[in-house]
Amino acid sequence: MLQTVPSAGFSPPCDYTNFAADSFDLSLLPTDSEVPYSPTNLQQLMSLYCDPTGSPPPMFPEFLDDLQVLKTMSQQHKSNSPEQFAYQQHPVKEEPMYLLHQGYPPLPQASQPSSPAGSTASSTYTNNPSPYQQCPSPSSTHTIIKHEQTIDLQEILQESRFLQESLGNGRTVAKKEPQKMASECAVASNAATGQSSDPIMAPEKPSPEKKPGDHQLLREVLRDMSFQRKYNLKPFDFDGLAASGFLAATDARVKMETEEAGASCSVAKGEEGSALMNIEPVLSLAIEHIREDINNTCNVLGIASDLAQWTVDDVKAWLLWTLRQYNLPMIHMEYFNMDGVALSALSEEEFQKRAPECGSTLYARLEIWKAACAEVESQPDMSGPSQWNSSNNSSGSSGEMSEDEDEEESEPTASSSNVAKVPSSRSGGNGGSHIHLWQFLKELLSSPQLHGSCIRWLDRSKGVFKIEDSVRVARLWGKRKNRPAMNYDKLSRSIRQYYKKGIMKKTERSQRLVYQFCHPYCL
DNA sequence: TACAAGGAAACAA
DNA sequence: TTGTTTCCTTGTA
Repeated sequence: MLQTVPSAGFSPPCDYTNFAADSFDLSLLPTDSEVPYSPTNLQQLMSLYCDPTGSPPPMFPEFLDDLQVLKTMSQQHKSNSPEQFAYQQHPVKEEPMYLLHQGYPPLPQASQPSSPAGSTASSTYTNNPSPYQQCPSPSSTHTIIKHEQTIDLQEILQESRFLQESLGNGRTVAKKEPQKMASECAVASNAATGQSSDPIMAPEKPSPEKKPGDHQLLREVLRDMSFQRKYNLKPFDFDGLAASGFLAATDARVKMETEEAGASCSVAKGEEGSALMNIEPVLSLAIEHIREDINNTCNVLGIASDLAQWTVDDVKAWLLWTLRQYNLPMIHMEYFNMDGVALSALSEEEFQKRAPECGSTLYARLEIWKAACAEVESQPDMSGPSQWNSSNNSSGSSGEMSEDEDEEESEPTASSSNVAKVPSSRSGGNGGSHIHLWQFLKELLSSPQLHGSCIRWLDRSKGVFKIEDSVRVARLWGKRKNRPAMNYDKLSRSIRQYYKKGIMKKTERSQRLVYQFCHPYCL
């Protein structure tokens, strides 16, 4: 069953660090400083795994960083008001109010990103809390990323797999016969690994160019342990592979290739075609997981997946949610007093100016969001953006709600409302039967023109609503869940279950048929 | 009588 | 395991 309730099933941010990060050389990847120019879709995002060009990540001496900072400051002096600078010198330390509120619903543990310090791979990079500030965005990488837009995902995945093997083999080859690294693959491996001969085996010796916290964006994406648990995946055991002779075998194969100097990489890739397919479903699931993550966030916050539809309040809701999800320090919301379009247009530097302590992370999360949405839009045959839209997005749901209304008087068939579509393809064929009650109620509330007679907001900002027609609401709920025997007594019992979960509560002055969504479910 | 509150067990995914 | 669903009792307006 698709998990859409934040209290228990919210898809946490990805964390694959235990999956392969321990053995995966992230220095092969472009630095996070490329984020402003990179992924406009998931293919690009995933392509960060494996630069098919084999180009090493650009290195930036410290003086370039300082130069970039000076340039940035100069631009800020030109374009920003003095008060915009003021807050940079006074990082906000206050905690989000909702974090201090006892009544705030506890987020599921599974939704909490695993601490970077808890990951072997990440622990190496925890010294610098703001790695982005030291990574100016190289304009030279723009071309590279643009080039990757034309790359087929399948090819990228193959390249990724091949690159991993090249890495594993590279250390052996480099030791024994570095002069024979003539093939393109070996060149790519060397170039990608930079000056470190074996980043996998010697992570405790980062190269001077390797900045702590590099690839923060990718780490954020891959920080989802639930993905691993969900599909019963086990961490990729390179040591075990080595012990079992797998790496030895692949080493031998590469050695054969190097002896056949000039041999094409495609030959090797073709030989391991079956093996390459093993990683494809994993990455596909990762992509799907990101989608579900966004989808669930939309459900919780009541926002659309499309940033262009975000209002100022939506932006703030998303910011608060992201801060909460990643335990980020509170920011000044007034600096993000903008709609989704304006937010989307912000550069990483602008994010950092507005939120010095966590602007990069927020920017990265937004980039992932945009990339995922762009990916969906590029695949109209899959679940379209409209299906990602929150059930609470009143701006776009009213049209479909008419069908829901029709349901009441007709066959209780699979719902056509957008909430019912929210679950992914794994939700089965029974329409909206997997919808949660609180989502359903918000769906009804989102269409007052259709259901205002049976349920309506009393105080939208506080999430207070009143069930005007308990019988009708219960009947609608019963039809949605295919429970003909549903009545208000049962429905209200389900609502009361939300009390201890922190999803809903009774209002301070208890009134009959009046309930209140807890934060952030009221958003 | 309708609703609120909550315990307990069963059910479905 | 979670999110209900179902049934129940008790209390209140």
